[in-house]
Amino acid sequence: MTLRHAVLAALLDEERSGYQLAKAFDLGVANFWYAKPQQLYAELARLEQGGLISGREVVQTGRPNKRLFTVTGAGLAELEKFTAAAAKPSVLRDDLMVKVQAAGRVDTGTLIAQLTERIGFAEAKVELFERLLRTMRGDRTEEEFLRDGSPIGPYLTCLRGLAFERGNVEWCERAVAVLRARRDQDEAASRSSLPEGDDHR
Amino acid sequence: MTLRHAVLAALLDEERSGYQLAKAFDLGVANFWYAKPQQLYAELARLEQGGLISGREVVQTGRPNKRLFTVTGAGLAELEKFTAAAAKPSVLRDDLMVKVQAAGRVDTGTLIAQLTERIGFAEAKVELFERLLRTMRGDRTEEEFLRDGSPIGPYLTCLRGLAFERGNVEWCERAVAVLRARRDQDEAASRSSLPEGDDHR
DNA sequence: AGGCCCATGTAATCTGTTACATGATTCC
DNA sequence: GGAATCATGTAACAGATTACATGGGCCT
Repeated sequence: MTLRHAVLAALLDEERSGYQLAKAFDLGVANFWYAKPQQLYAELARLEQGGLISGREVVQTGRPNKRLFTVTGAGLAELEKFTAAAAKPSVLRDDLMVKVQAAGRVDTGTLIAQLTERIGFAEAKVELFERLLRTMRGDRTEEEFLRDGSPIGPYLTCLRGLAFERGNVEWCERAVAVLRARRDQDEAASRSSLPEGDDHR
Repeated sequence: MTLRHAVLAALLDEERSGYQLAKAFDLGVANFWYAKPQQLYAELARLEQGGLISGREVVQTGRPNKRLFTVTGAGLAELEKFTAAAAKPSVLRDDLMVKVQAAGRVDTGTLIAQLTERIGFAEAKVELFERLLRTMRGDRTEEEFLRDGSPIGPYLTCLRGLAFERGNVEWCERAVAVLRARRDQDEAASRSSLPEGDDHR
Protein backbone atom coordinates (compact mmCIF):
# COMPACT_ATOMS: atom_id res chain seq x y z
CA MET A 1 0.00 0.00 0.00
CA THR A 2 2.46 2.60 -1.11
CA LEU A 3 0.38 4.30 -3.77
CA ARG A 4 -1.10 6.11 -0.79
CA HIS A 5 2.21 7.61 0.10
CA ALA A 6 3.17 8.31 -3.46
CA VAL A 7 0.02 10.38 -3.82
CA LEU A 8 0.70 12.25 -0.60
CA ALA A 9 4.25 12.98 -1.74
CA ALA A 10 2.98 14.22 -5.10
CA LEU A 11 0.53 16.60 -3.44
CA LEU A 12 3.16 18.07 -1.14
CA ASP A 13 4.50 20.93 -3.18
CA GLU A 14 1.21 21.97 -4.74
CA GLU A 15 -2.44 21.08 -4.77
CA ARG A 16 -3.50 18.98 -7.73
CA SER A 17 -6.59 17.39 -9.24
CA GLY A 18 -7.05 13.70 -9.90
CA TYR A 19 -6.55 14.37 -13.56
CA GLN A 20 -3.27 16.18 -13.00
CA LEU A 21 -2.05 13.35 -10.82
CA ALA A 22 -3.09 10.86 -13.47
CA LYS A 23 -0.91 12.73 -15.96
CA ALA A 24 2.00 12.83 -13.56
CA PHE A 25 1.73 9.15 -12.66
CA ASP A 26 1.29 7.92 -16.17
CA LEU A 27 4.06 6.45 -18.24
CA GLY A 28 5.84 9.13 -20.15
CA VAL A 29 6.20 11.29 -17.09
CA ALA A 30 6.22 9.08 -14.00
CA ASN A 31 9.56 10.03 -12.52
CA PHE A 32 9.03 8.33 -9.20
CA TRP A 33 5.92 6.14 -9.32
CA TYR A 34 3.46 4.77 -11.82
CA ALA A 35 -0.30 4.31 -11.52
CA LYS A 36 -3.43 4.30 -13.66
CA PRO A 37 -6.05 7.07 -13.40
CA GLN A 38 -8.67 4.73 -11.90
CA GLN A 39 -6.31 3.76 -9.16
CA LEU A 40 -5.65 7.40 -8.38
CA TYR A 41 -9.28 8.45 -8.21
CA ALA A 42 -9.96 5.53 -5.89
CA GLU A 43 -6.98 6.35 -3.71
CA LEU A 44 -7.87 10.04 -3.54
CA ALA A 45 -11.36 9.12 -2.33
CA ARG A 46 -9.92 6.86 0.37
CA LEU A 47 -7.35 9.44 1.44
CA GLU A 48 -9.96 12.16 1.70
CA GLN A 49 -12.26 9.91 3.70
CA GLY A 50 -9.37 9.15 6.04
CA GLY A 51 -8.66 12.86 6.47
CA LEU A 52 -5.13 12.65 5.07
CA ILE A 53 -5.94 15.06 2.26
CA SER A 54 -8.65 17.62 1.75
CA GLY A 55 -10.17 18.70 -1.54
CA ARG A 56 -11.78 21.90 -2.69
CA GLU A 57 -14.02 22.28 -5.70
CA VAL A 58 -12.82 24.63 -8.41
CA VAL A 59 -15.53 25.83 -10.75
CA GLN A 60 -14.36 26.21 -14.31
CA THR A 61 -16.03 27.65 -17.33
CA GLY A 62 -15.64 25.90 -20.64
CA ARG A 63 -14.57 22.66 -19.06
CA PRO A 64 -15.69 20.34 -16.25
CA ASN A 65 -15.16 21.45 -12.69
CA LYS A 66 -12.36 19.82 -10.80
CA ARG A 67 -11.32 19.08 -7.25
CA LEU A 68 -7.90 20.16 -6.02
CA PHE A 69 -6.36 18.25 -3.13
CA THR A 70 -3.94 19.28 -0.40
CA VAL A 71 -2.16 17.21 2.23
CA THR A 72 -3.45 17.74 5.77
CA GLY A 73 -1.46 17.59 8.98
CA ALA A 74 -2.51 13.99 9.45
CA GLY A 75 -1.35 13.25 5.92
CA LEU A 76 2.07 14.71 6.56
CA ALA A 77 2.33 12.69 9.78
CA GLU A 78 1.48 9.54 7.82
CA LEU A 79 4.23 10.34 5.31
CA GLU A 80 6.68 10.92 8.12
CA LYS A 81 5.81 7.52 9.57
CA PHE A 82 6.20 5.90 6.17
CA THR A 83 9.59 7.51 5.65
CA ALA A 84 10.84 6.11 8.93
CA ALA A 85 9.66 2.57 8.13
CA ALA A 86 12.01 0.16 6.37
CA ALA A 87 11.86 0.40 2.59
CA LYS A 88 11.40 -2.77 0.65
CA PRO A 89 13.98 -3.03 -2.10
CA SER A 90 12.60 -2.02 -5.47
CA VAL A 91 11.30 -4.79 -7.70
CA LEU A 92 12.41 -5.02 -11.29
CA ARG A 93 9.63 -6.01 -13.68
CA ASP A 94 10.15 -5.33 -17.32
CA ASP A 95 8.75 -7.29 -20.26
CA LEU A 96 11.76 -6.44 -22.36
CA MET A 97 14.13 -8.11 -19.89
CA VAL A 98 12.14 -11.33 -20.15
CA LYS A 99 12.41 -11.22 -23.91
CA VAL A 100 16.14 -10.59 -23.83
CA GLN A 101 16.59 -13.39 -21.29
CA ALA A 102 15.26 -15.70 -23.99
CA ALA A 103 17.68 -14.34 -26.62
CA GLY A 104 19.08 -17.11 -28.76
CA ARG A 105 15.92 -19.17 -28.48
CA VAL A 106 13.48 -16.66 -29.89
CA ASP A 107 13.64 -14.72 -33.15
CA THR A 108 16.56 -12.30 -33.11
CA GLY A 109 15.01 -9.87 -35.59
CA THR A 110 11.96 -9.42 -33.38
CA LEU A 111 14.14 -8.82 -30.37
CA ILE A 112 16.20 -6.21 -32.17
CA ALA A 113 13.00 -4.47 -33.24
CA GLN A 114 11.74 -4.39 -29.66
CA LEU A 115 15.03 -3.07 -28.34
CA THR A 116 15.11 -0.38 -31.00
CA GLU A 117 11.58 0.69 -30.13
CA ARG A 118 12.59 0.93 -26.49
CA ILE A 119 15.57 3.11 -27.38
CA GLY A 120 13.11 5.56 -28.91
CA PHE A 121 10.92 5.64 -25.81
CA ALA A 122 13.87 5.99 -23.50
CA GLU A 123 15.38 8.83 -25.49
CA ALA A 124 12.07 10.66 -25.42
CA LYS A 125 11.99 10.30 -21.65
CA VAL A 126 15.57 11.50 -21.35
CA GLU A 127 14.62 14.66 -23.18
CA LEU A 128 11.48 15.07 -21.13
CA PHE A 129 13.38 14.73 -17.86
CA GLU A 130 16.05 17.15 -19.04
CA ARG A 131 13.38 19.70 -19.87
CA LEU A 132 11.69 19.13 -16.52
CA LEU A 133 14.95 19.66 -14.66
CA ARG A 134 15.71 22.83 -16.60
CA THR A 135 12.25 24.17 -15.79
CA MET A 136 12.63 23.37 -12.11
CA ARG A 137 16.00 25.03 -11.73
CA GLY A 138 15.18 28.04 -13.88
CA ASP A 139 18.23 30.20 -14.44
CA ARG A 140 20.34 28.52 -11.77
CA THR A 141 22.98 25.89 -12.46
CA GLU A 142 22.37 22.39 -11.17
CA GLU A 143 24.86 22.86 -8.34
CA GLU A 144 23.20 26.05 -7.23
CA PHE A 145 19.78 24.44 -7.26
CA LEU A 146 20.94 21.41 -5.34
CA ARG A 147 22.52 23.70 -2.74
CA ASP A 148 19.37 25.65 -1.88
CA GLY A 149 16.70 25.28 -4.55
CA SER A 150 13.18 24.19 -3.71
CA PRO A 151 11.42 21.81 -3.88
CA ILE A 152 14.42 19.54 -3.75
CA GLY A 153 12.55 16.19 -3.66
CA PRO A 154 11.13 16.25 -7.17
CA TYR A 155 14.46 17.43 -8.54
CA LEU A 156 16.29 14.48 -7.01
CA THR A 157 13.77 11.88 -8.16
CA CYS A 158 13.83 13.38 -11.62
CA LEU A 159 17.62 13.02 -11.66
CA ARG A 160 17.18 9.32 -10.88
CA GLY A 161 14.65 8.94 -13.65
CA LEU A 162 17.03 10.62 -16.08
CA ALA A 163 19.94 8.36 -15.15
CA PHE A 164 17.67 5.32 -15.39
CA GLU A 165 16.52 6.17 -18.89
CA ARG A 166 20.04 6.94 -20.01
CA GLY A 167 21.01 3.52 -18.69
CA ASN A 168 18.18 2.02 -20.74
CA VAL A 169 19.37 3.68 -23.92
CA GLU A 170 22.96 2.54 -23.41
CA TRP A 171 22.03 -1.01 -22.57
CA CYS A 172 19.54 -1.38 -25.41
CA GLU A 173 22.10 -0.07 -27.89
CA ARG A 174 24.70 -2.47 -26.59
CA ALA A 175 22.27 -5.38 -26.76
CA VAL A 176 21.26 -4.51 -30.32
CA ALA A 177 24.91 -4.34 -31.38
CA VAL A 178 25.68 -7.70 -29.76
CA LEU A 179 22.65 -9.46 -31.23
CA ARG A 180 23.31 -8.06 -34.71
CA ALA A 181 26.93 -9.15 -34.67
CA ARG A 182 26.00 -12.67 -33.55
CA ARG A 183 23.27 -12.99 -36.15
CA ASP A 184 25.60 -11.88 -38.96
CA GLN A 185 28.21 -14.35 -37.77
CA ASP A 186 25.73 -17.22 -37.66
CA GLU A 187 24.47 -16.41 -41.12
CA ALA A 188 27.97 -16.33 -42.53
CA ALA A 189 28.76 -19.64 -40.84
CA SER A 190 25.68 -21.42 -42.15
CA ARG A 191 26.27 -20.04 -45.66
CA SER A 192 29.82 -21.38 -45.81
CA SER A 193 29.23 -24.86 -44.37
CA LEU A 194 25.67 -26.12 -44.46
CA PRO A 195 23.33 -24.19 -46.75
CA GLU A 196 20.47 -26.08 -45.06
CA GLY A 197 18.48 -24.20 -42.40
CA ASP A 198 20.84 -24.46 -39.44
CA ASP A 199 19.04 -22.42 -36.82
CA HIS A 200 21.23 -20.12 -34.79
CA ARG A 201 20.95 -20.99 -31.16
CA MET B 1 0.43 -12.03 -17.05
CA THR B 2 4.12 -11.92 -17.69
CA LEU B 3 5.30 -14.04 -14.78
CA ARG B 4 4.33 -16.90 -17.06
CA HIS B 5 6.82 -15.80 -19.67
CA ALA B 6 9.49 -14.95 -17.15
CA VAL B 7 9.29 -18.52 -15.86
CA LEU B 8 9.48 -19.94 -19.37
CA ALA B 9 12.51 -17.76 -20.11
CA ALA B 10 14.19 -18.88 -16.90
CA LEU B 11 13.67 -22.54 -17.74
CA LEU B 12 15.11 -22.19 -21.23
CA ASP B 13 18.76 -22.87 -20.67
CA GLU B 14 18.34 -25.58 -18.07
CA GLU B 15 15.67 -27.49 -16.23
CA ARG B 16 15.01 -26.20 -12.75
CA SER B 17 12.88 -26.95 -9.73
CA GLY B 18 10.40 -24.58 -8.16
CA TYR B 19 12.81 -24.02 -5.36
CA GLN B 20 15.65 -23.10 -7.70
CA LEU B 21 13.38 -20.69 -9.52
CA ALA B 22 12.32 -19.18 -6.22
CA LYS B 23 15.97 -18.49 -5.44
CA ALA B 24 16.56 -17.00 -8.85
CA PHE B 25 13.49 -14.78 -8.72
CA ASP B 26 14.02 -13.54 -5.20
CA LEU B 27 15.52 -10.19 -4.36
CA GLY B 28 19.24 -10.44 -4.09
CA VAL B 29 19.53 -12.33 -7.34
CA ALA B 30 16.61 -11.40 -9.57
CA ASN B 31 18.43 -9.98 -12.54
CA PHE B 32 15.44 -9.80 -14.82
CA TRP B 33 12.26 -10.42 -12.85
CA TYR B 34 11.08 -10.70 -9.27
CA ALA B 35 8.50 -13.05 -7.76
CA LYS B 36 7.71 -14.81 -4.49
CA PRO B 37 8.03 -18.60 -4.12
CA GLN B 38 4.27 -19.07 -3.73
CA GLN B 39 3.66 -17.27 -6.99
CA LEU B 40 6.17 -19.50 -8.73
CA TYR B 41 4.77 -22.79 -7.47
CA ALA B 42 1.31 -21.66 -8.54
CA GLU B 43 2.53 -20.57 -11.95
CA LEU B 44 4.48 -23.79 -12.49
CA ALA B 45 1.33 -25.79 -11.77
CA ARG B 46 -0.64 -23.72 -14.27
CA LEU B 47 2.07 -23.95 -16.91
CA GLU B 48 2.33 -27.69 -16.55
CA GLN B 49 -1.41 -28.10 -16.77
CA GLY B 50 -1.38 -26.01 -19.91
CA GLY B 51 1.34 -28.17 -21.40
CA LEU B 52 3.85 -25.32 -21.75
CA ILE B 53 6.33 -27.03 -19.46
CA SER B 54 6.79 -30.60 -18.34
CA GLY B 55 8.19 -31.78 -15.04
CA ARG B 56 9.99 -34.90 -14.02
CA GLU B 57 10.37 -36.17 -10.48
CA VAL B 58 13.91 -36.48 -9.19
CA VAL B 59 14.25 -38.78 -6.20
CA GLN B 60 16.84 -37.59 -3.72
CA THR B 61 18.29 -39.18 -0.65
CA GLY B 62 18.85 -37.06 2.42
CA ARG B 63 16.53 -34.33 1.21
CA PRO B 64 13.01 -33.98 -0.19
CA ASN B 65 12.40 -35.07 -3.74
CA LYS B 66 12.01 -32.36 -6.31
CA ARG B 67 10.43 -31.78 -9.68
CA LEU B 68 12.53 -30.41 -12.51
CA PHE B 69 10.76 -28.55 -15.28
CA THR B 70 11.58 -28.08 -18.96
CA VAL B 71 9.96 -25.91 -21.59
CA THR B 72 7.96 -27.86 -24.18
CA GLY B 73 7.52 -26.98 -27.85
CA ALA B 74 4.24 -25.28 -27.00
CA GLY B 75 6.02 -23.30 -24.31
CA LEU B 76 8.65 -22.07 -26.72
CA ALA B 77 5.95 -21.10 -29.19
CA GLU B 78 4.21 -19.13 -26.45
CA LEU B 79 7.45 -17.30 -25.66
CA GLU B 80 7.96 -16.55 -29.33
CA LYS B 81 4.47 -15.06 -29.48
CA PHE B 82 5.13 -13.02 -26.37
CA THR B 83 8.38 -11.69 -27.77
CA ALA B 84 6.65 -10.50 -30.90
CA ALA B 85 3.91 -8.69 -28.95
CA ALA B 86 4.38 -5.05 -27.97
CA ALA B 87 6.18 -4.61 -24.66
CA LYS B 88 4.60 -2.37 -22.12
CA PRO B 89 7.16 0.10 -20.84
CA SER B 90 8.57 -0.89 -17.50
CA VAL B 91 6.89 0.50 -14.43
CA LEU B 92 8.95 2.20 -11.78
CA ARG B 93 7.84 1.48 -8.25
CA ASP B 94 10.25 2.14 -5.46
CA ASP B 95 9.45 3.13 -1.89
CA LEU B 96 12.67 5.05 -1.62
CA MET B 97 11.75 7.34 -4.51
CA VAL B 98 8.52 8.25 -2.77
CA LYS B 99 10.45 9.14 0.37
CA VAL B 100 12.94 11.26 -1.51
CA GLN B 101 10.11 12.99 -3.39
CA ALA B 102 8.98 14.23 0.02
CA ALA B 103 12.47 15.50 0.94
CA GLY B 104 12.30 18.82 2.69
CA ARG B 105 8.96 18.02 4.27
CA VAL B 106 9.98 14.88 6.14
CA ASP B 107 12.89 14.31 8.51
CA THR B 108 16.21 14.61 6.68
CA GLY B 109 18.12 12.36 9.05
CA THR B 110 15.71 9.49 8.44
CA LEU B 111 15.99 9.97 4.71
CA ILE B 112 19.78 9.93 4.83
CA ALA B 113 19.67 6.74 6.87
CA GLN B 114 17.39 5.08 4.32
CA LEU B 115 19.56 6.16 1.41
CA THR B 116 22.66 4.90 3.16
CA GLU B 117 21.03 1.54 3.76
CA ARG B 118 20.12 1.33 0.10
CA ILE B 119 23.70 2.05 -0.90
CA GLY B 120 24.72 -1.04 1.04
CA PHE B 121 22.13 -3.25 -0.67
CA ALA B 122 22.97 -1.91 -4.09
CA GLU B 123 26.70 -2.42 -3.61
CA ALA B 124 26.08 -6.01 -2.55
CA LYS B 125 24.07 -6.58 -5.71
CA VAL B 126 26.78 -4.98 -7.83
CA GLU B 127 29.27 -7.47 -6.46
CA LEU B 128 26.85 -10.34 -6.90
CA PHE B 129 26.22 -9.44 -10.53
CA GLU B 130 29.91 -9.03 -11.20
CA ARG B 131 30.54 -12.49 -9.80
CA LEU B 132 27.69 -13.94 -11.84
CA LEU B 133 29.05 -12.40 -15.03
CA ARG B 134 32.54 -13.70 -14.32
CA THR B 135 31.15 -17.19 -13.73
CA MET B 136 29.15 -17.09 -16.94
CA ARG B 137 32.02 -16.01 -19.15
CA GLY B 138 34.63 -18.24 -17.49
CA ASP B 139 38.09 -17.53 -18.84
CA ARG B 140 36.89 -15.43 -21.75
CA THR B 141 36.88 -11.64 -21.82
CA GLU B 142 33.53 -9.89 -21.98
CA GLU B 143 33.99 -9.06 -25.66
CA GLU B 144 34.74 -12.67 -26.50
CA PHE B 145 31.72 -13.90 -24.61
CA LEU B 146 29.40 -11.36 -26.19
CA ARG B 147 30.70 -12.37 -29.63
CA ASP B 148 29.87 -16.08 -29.33
CA GLY B 149 29.35 -17.15 -25.73
CA SER B 150 26.23 -18.98 -24.66
CA PRO B 151 23.65 -18.51 -23.26
CA ILE B 152 23.71 -14.87 -24.25
CA GLY B 153 20.31 -13.86 -22.81
CA PRO B 154 21.13 -14.19 -19.12
CA TYR B 155 24.44 -12.43 -19.66
CA LEU B 156 22.75 -9.42 -21.23
CA THR B 157 20.05 -9.14 -18.56
CA CYS B 158 22.69 -9.44 -15.89
CA LEU B 159 24.59 -6.56 -17.49
CA ARG B 160 21.44 -4.45 -17.23
CA GLY B 161 21.01 -5.39 -13.59
CA LEU B 162 24.59 -4.43 -12.91
CA ALA B 163 24.25 -1.04 -14.57
CA PHE B 164 20.98 -0.44 -12.72
CA GLU B 165 22.50 -1.13 -9.33
CA ARG B 166 25.54 1.01 -10.10
CA GLY B 167 23.12 3.77 -10.99
CA ASN B 168 21.42 3.27 -7.66
CA VAL B 169 24.67 3.59 -5.75
CA GLU B 170 25.68 6.75 -7.59
CA TRP B 171 22.31 8.40 -7.19
CA CYS B 172 21.95 7.53 -3.51
CA GLU B 173 25.42 8.87 -2.79
CA ARG B 174 24.62 12.08 -4.62
CA ALA B 175 21.33 12.46 -2.78
CA VAL B 176 22.97 11.88 0.59
CA ALA B 177 25.62 14.49 -0.18
CA VAL B 178 23.00 17.02 -1.26
CA LEU B 179 20.75 16.45 1.73
CA ARG B 180 23.67 16.63 4.18
CA ALA B 181 24.93 19.89 2.71
CA ARG B 182 21.47 21.46 2.84
CA ARG B 183 20.90 20.34 6.41
CA ASP B 184 24.23 21.73 7.57
CA GLN B 185 23.47 25.01 5.84
CA ASP B 186 20.05 25.27 7.42
CA GLU B 187 21.44 24.53 10.84
CA ALA B 188 24.12 27.19 10.46
CA ALA B 189 21.51 29.69 9.26
CA SER B 190 19.13 29.09 12.15
CA ARG B 191 21.98 29.26 14.68
CA SER B 192 23.18 32.64 13.42
CA SER B 193 19.80 34.40 13.08
CA LEU B 194 16.89 32.94 14.99
CA PRO B 195 17.78 30.40 17.65
CA GLU B 196 14.05 29.59 17.74
CA GLY B 197 12.98 26.41 15.95
CA ASP B 198 12.93 27.66 12.37
CA ASP B 199 12.12 24.47 10.48
CA HIS B 200 14.13 23.94 7.36
CA ARG B 201 11.79 23.71 4.44
C1' DA C 1 -17.84 14.80 -38.60
C1' DG C 2 -14.28 12.62 -36.06
C1' DG C 3 -10.95 12.64 -32.68
C1' DC C 4 -8.46 14.44 -28.70
C1' DC C 5 -8.35 16.90 -24.17
C1' DC C 6 -10.46 17.77 -19.82
C1' DA C 7 -12.56 15.46 -15.78
C1' DT C 8 -14.40 11.78 -12.98
C1' DG C 9 -15.68 7.61 -11.74
C1' DT C 10 -17.83 2.06 -11.24
C1' DA C 11 -17.46 -2.99 -11.74
C1' DA C 12 -15.31 -7.22 -12.76
C1' DT C 13 -11.29 -9.61 -13.08
C1' DC C 14 -6.58 -10.70 -12.60
C1' DT C 15 -2.18 -10.48 -10.12
C1' DG C 16 0.52 -10.24 -6.15
C1' DT C 17 1.26 -10.46 -1.11
C1' DT C 18 0.84 -12.25 3.61
C1' DA C 19 0.00 -15.72 6.67
C1' DC C 20 -0.02 -20.46 7.49
C1' DA C 21 1.53 -25.42 7.04
C1' DT C 22 4.91 -29.46 6.93
C1' DG C 23 9.12 -32.06 7.58
C1' DA C 24 13.83 -34.01 7.07
C1' DT C 25 18.94 -32.70 7.00
C1' DT C 26 22.99 -30.17 7.79
C1' DC C 27 25.75 -26.66 10.00
C1' DC C 28 27.16 -23.91 14.19
C1' DG D 1 19.62 -27.17 20.94
C1' DG D 2 18.53 -23.78 17.33
C1' DA D 3 18.91 -21.92 12.85
C1' DA D 4 19.37 -22.38 8.00
C1' DT D 5 18.66 -25.04 3.66
C1' DC D 6 15.95 -27.96 0.72
C1' DA D 7 11.30 -28.62 -1.00
C1' DT D 8 6.39 -27.81 -1.80
C1' DG D 9 2.26 -26.00 -1.34
C1' DT D 10 -3.00 -23.68 0.40
C1' DA D 11 -6.04 -19.89 1.71
C1' DA D 12 -7.29 -15.28 2.53
C1' DC D 13 -6.66 -10.70 1.40
C1' DA D 14 -4.79 -6.52 -0.78
C1' DG D 15 -3.47 -4.23 -4.90
C1' DA D 16 -3.57 -3.43 -9.87
C1' DT D 17 -5.47 -3.80 -14.57
C1' DT D 18 -9.13 -3.91 -17.96
C1' DA D 19 -13.41 -2.76 -19.61
C1' DC D 20 -17.10 0.27 -19.44
C1' DA D 21 -19.48 4.82 -18.79
C1' DT D 22 -20.40 9.93 -19.36
C1' DG D 23 -20.24 14.55 -21.39
C1' DG D 24 -18.95 19.26 -22.99
C1' DG D 25 -15.38 21.98 -25.52
C1' DC D 26 -11.87 22.56 -29.06
C1' DC D 27 -9.38 21.72 -33.26
C1' DT D 28 -9.01 20.19 -38.20
